[in-house]
Parts: sequence; structure tokens; C-alpha cells
Amino acid sequence: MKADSFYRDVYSLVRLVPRGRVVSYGQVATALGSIRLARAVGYALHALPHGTGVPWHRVINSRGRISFRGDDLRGAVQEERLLAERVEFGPDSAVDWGRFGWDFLGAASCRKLRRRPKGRRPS
DNA sequence: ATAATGACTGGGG
DNA sequence: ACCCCAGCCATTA
Repeated sequence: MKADSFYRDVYSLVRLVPRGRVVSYGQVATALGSIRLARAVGYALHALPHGTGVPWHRVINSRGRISFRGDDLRGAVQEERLLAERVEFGPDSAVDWGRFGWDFLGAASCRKLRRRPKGRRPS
């Protein structure tokens, strides 16, 4: 990889997503400055090398579904990993944002304020 | 410098 | 819910 400043930011943010929670490309993009960066965020994750420890599988599309164009294999891997973290998929293969979604801004604020998004546990 | 390529999104049909 | 389309933008060729 070459110009990693953008990648680095994406990876840093994705690394913050806790186990059992998911975020959308758009959320990451917004945290980076603009929703318009969503597509670029996807590009960055696509370029993610192995063994980085970045929980890439916790990033899904705004519709709550795994977003792979054509590559079913990776999609299956992602779903496996999420299921392993107790993330549930509805009948339409979409996750419930209310239960598993994680809010970057809210989390950041809560962290600074030392508060927690109470009553927000899956299961 | 220009053109093509996505792990995207929101809006419309 | 599903499919399609026009914007978007960092990265590549």
C-alpha cells in the first residue's frame, strides 16, 4: 500500500468497534469527516492486509447486510465471524441496528464523559 | 493529467 | 422487500 494516511485512519476507527457490534461504512466515513467517504472506506478495507487484527468483519452496509459484490466466499467468512460474536441476522439477512449497531460519535462522547450507552446489550 | 474501479448511500420505482 | 440509478471520492492504471 502506498498513501496510507487515509487507510490508517479507517483502520484506527474500525479497531475501536467492540466485539459483538457492527457499524456501517457510512458511519466510519462520517467519523472520518463525511458520509461521502463511505465508498472509499470500503476501498480501504478491501486493501486491508491479513494479520492486522483490524475487525473488518464488523463493518457492514447501511442496510444492515453484508456487502460483497459477487465474492460470496468472503461474505461467508464475515458472516461466520459475526455469528461467532453472537451477532444475529434477521430473516432478511440483515442485522438489527438497534441491538447490534454501535455509534461512533456516541461511543466517543461516552468515553470522554465516562458514561455508557446503558441498556444496550445484545441478547 | 484523465479515466476507470469499487466491501457505499439515499432516493425512486 | 427488491432492483436500479446517479452522486461521491481515494486509489490505480
